Amino acid sequence: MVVREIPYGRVLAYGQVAARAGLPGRARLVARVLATTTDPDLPWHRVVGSGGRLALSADAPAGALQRRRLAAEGLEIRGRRVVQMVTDDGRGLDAALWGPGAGAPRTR
DNA sequence: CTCCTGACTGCGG
DNA sequence: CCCGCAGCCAGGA
Repeated sequence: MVVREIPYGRVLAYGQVAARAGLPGRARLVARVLATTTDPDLPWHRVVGSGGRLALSADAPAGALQRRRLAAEGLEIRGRRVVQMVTDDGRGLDAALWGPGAGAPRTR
């Protein structure tokens, strides 16, 4: 459910998903779930490693797919990581919930 | 039961 | 940025 709640164009780290699910420290469990799920509606591509690092290699089919999807959602990908382009224009509320700290890989 | 392997992490060096 | 290391833990062999 936590994964399903990740907004379009936003990403969350495995550990954060686990934490939000009430299972702090269980990042690996989240990874395992995503790796084995068959649910076609689960936005698994919005889950990345800490710091915005992409866990899947670009060569792997899933890795390529994830990059394409994230790019399609307007996220910039540099090297092995996702660059959160938040450009807040005075929307502090959204930021409060899924804001800057929410996993958003430092940007710049 | 033990051993090995991850779509993980934070902390060094 | 890369590397290793120690925790972590569900599954499979």
